[in-house]
Amino acid sequence: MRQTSIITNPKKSSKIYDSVNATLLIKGGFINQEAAGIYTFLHYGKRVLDKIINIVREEMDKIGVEILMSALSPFDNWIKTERINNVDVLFKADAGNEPTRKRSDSAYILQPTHEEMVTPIVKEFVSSYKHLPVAFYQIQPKFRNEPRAKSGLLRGREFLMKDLYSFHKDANQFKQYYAKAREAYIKTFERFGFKYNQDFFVVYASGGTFSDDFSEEFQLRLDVGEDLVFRVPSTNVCYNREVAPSKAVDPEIESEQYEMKEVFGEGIIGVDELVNFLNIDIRKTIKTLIYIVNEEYPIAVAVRGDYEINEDEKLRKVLKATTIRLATEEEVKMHTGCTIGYAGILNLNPNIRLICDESIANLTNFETGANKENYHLINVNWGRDVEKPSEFYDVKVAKDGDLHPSTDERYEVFRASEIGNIFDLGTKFSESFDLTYVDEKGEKHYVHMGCYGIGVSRLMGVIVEKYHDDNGIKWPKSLAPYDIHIITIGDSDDVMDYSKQVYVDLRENGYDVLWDDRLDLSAGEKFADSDLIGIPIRIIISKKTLESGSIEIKNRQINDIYFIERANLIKQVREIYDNLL
RNA sequence: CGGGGAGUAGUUCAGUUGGCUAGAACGCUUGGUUUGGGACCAAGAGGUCGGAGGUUCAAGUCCUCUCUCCCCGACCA
Repeated sequence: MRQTSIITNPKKSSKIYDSVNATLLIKGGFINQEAAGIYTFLHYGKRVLDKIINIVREEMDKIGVEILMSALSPFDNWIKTERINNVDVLFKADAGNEPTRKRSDSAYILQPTHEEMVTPIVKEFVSSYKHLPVAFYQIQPKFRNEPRAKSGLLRGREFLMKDLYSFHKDANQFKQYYAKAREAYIKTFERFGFKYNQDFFVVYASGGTFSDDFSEEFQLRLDVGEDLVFRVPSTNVCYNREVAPSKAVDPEIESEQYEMKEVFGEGIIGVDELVNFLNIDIRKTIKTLIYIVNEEYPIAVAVRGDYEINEDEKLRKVLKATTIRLATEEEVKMHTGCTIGYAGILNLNPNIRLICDESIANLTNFETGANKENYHLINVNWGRDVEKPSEFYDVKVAKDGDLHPSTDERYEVFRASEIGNIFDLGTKFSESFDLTYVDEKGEKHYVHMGCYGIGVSRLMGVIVEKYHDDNGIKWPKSLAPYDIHIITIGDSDDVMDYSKQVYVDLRENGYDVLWDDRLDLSAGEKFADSDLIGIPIRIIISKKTLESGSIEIKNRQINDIYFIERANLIKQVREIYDNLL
């Protein structure tokens, strides 16, 4: 492709956006922002997107059948699953103006995900165990009214997604397929140049609203990633922070037990203030929080001062509760007798169940609220001052430095960005839509479902975050918009003719070539544009190289420059290309 | 959803206590000179100041409503 025919070339703008991918993709002429979290893919961006799609498609074809479902869904489907009330990112599509409204006032959901559509479709075709297992996938735009779109392609309101849905006669059959899908995902990401258990990891994450089990996320290690991954070094088992089981490292156990004292501390509320006031180690403090369970009864939860409570994934599951929430100021007063800040594990109202985190199990001479207005207790010890509970739980948010409870290894903790997610849907949707099959004995059962997603356009953003330098993007060869970028410097007939010859030659040898044949730009501008576009191989043709009889080739991935004989061009290019990432 | 910031030329922005014909840089057009890391000279085009209403002799500037974008947090199947 001649660059003169592409108007959407890189911009000179020096505007910095909130993320590297937004800055480079917009400046490089890959995407154009239309609204918050909504982008057009311009020529270069569309080429990259197509490459991503093709890789994903080739791998998904091995485990599923491609279809294309509509973006608009009838409201009824969403009412049937009750997600019309729960999913808080739904967009609605209805008549856009008065003339249309007069004709039809139909309204649709712009689908954020397709369980509501694929399940009824499968119901039309599946009725026997002989039809199972079966899996369908699509690559199609999704619409989510995110409260806050941000970070370029990483969090959009309209984005391209590959979603695959699998259908099975039982959990067993599902598990077999799930393992296969997991392998297919690993293979897919490896084709983007990512190394398994080095660049990307399979990470346990919350099962979401569908399941109490974990789902698995594919996380690409990235300093600017939005997720925190906890990896067990010896096994490569990884957890998303939201579900990471954790064991705290205890502070030193003091052999001497000091005298327990009440300390007056009016207005000293919150751990940081307290640590300052008492001048003690934060790891010797205990914070006690009052929660209301299922809107029915209060409980107290005690955790070491330097930890937060993991309400959703840990506390809620320990209690087997449907809802928990922090008590209000009035409720705290009612149940503990004092204002927020003085609740503790001593002298607690005996009607309130106390849940103790394991982080406080081995503390000595510790601090806790006195359950008395304005008072804290210090030098508290288990056994002597308060009965040690028979059971401790893990209800805290894991943090860097924590140990993995079953191996006692210290976690390796790093930031990462999610590139895929697979999970067990169980029979939730088959029950909503009455999707059943008849088994060998003639008995009816609900179909067991699974769901597997890759954010295709998001992946493009993540890849830019991973592969770039200060000057622009450095695409892996499998994803670059073109294989080779020819830059012609100067406008003499000699350089133009020779450039054209190289352009044709390379194309005939099977390469996708972009030729910067623009006449009115300086060399510096062309180099800058080329760095931004990030095509892995750059061939520079100028008066200078022509006179020396050589050709200059730059490997954009490592920014190395080679001068080669004109006669060896194709051979040398092939050699460099084959060794690219 | 809470808090904050901003909408003025294609882009990024300036525009003072309300006051004359609304500016700059980059980009664009024309002519010329250049051509190895974001050129040079000259001339030129380009604006309903987000929208609606109001106050005023006078509104980009003040007031009300509204739409949109951006940032921080909460949220994130």
